Amino acid sequence: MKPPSRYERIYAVIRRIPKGRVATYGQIADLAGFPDHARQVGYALYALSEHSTVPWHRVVNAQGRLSLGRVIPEGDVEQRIRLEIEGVRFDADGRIPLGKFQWRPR
DNA sequence: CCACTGACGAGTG
DNA sequence: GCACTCGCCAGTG
Repeated sequence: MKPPSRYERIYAVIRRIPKGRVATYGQIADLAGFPDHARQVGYALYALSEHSTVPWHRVVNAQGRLSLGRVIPEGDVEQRIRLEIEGVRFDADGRIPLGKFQWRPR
């Protein structure tokens, strides 16, 4: 068997995020078994193809902000729309109240 | 092999 | 809150 790559483990965690909830980069790295490797999670998403089934829009940074605008102009707008459709609310500063919407696996 | 880059985060001042 | 630094490591040329 081909051992699962880091990316695959990261994608597996993201796929477990329930609809209407979000998770942070650091949290995903932690759940995937790579504590403190938040940057690699970001890189994994960067390498993601368009036709993947990974709900990448449920991944936000530790401050409840969207970080996609850095690579894809207007990409953060797309992400925000997808989240709002699922019921995730943003405050006046354009941030997500993690206290209410962050995914809490047991 | 080397240098550089990058959807991040925690720490410091 | 803002500016800056460092650690993490796969991919690219």
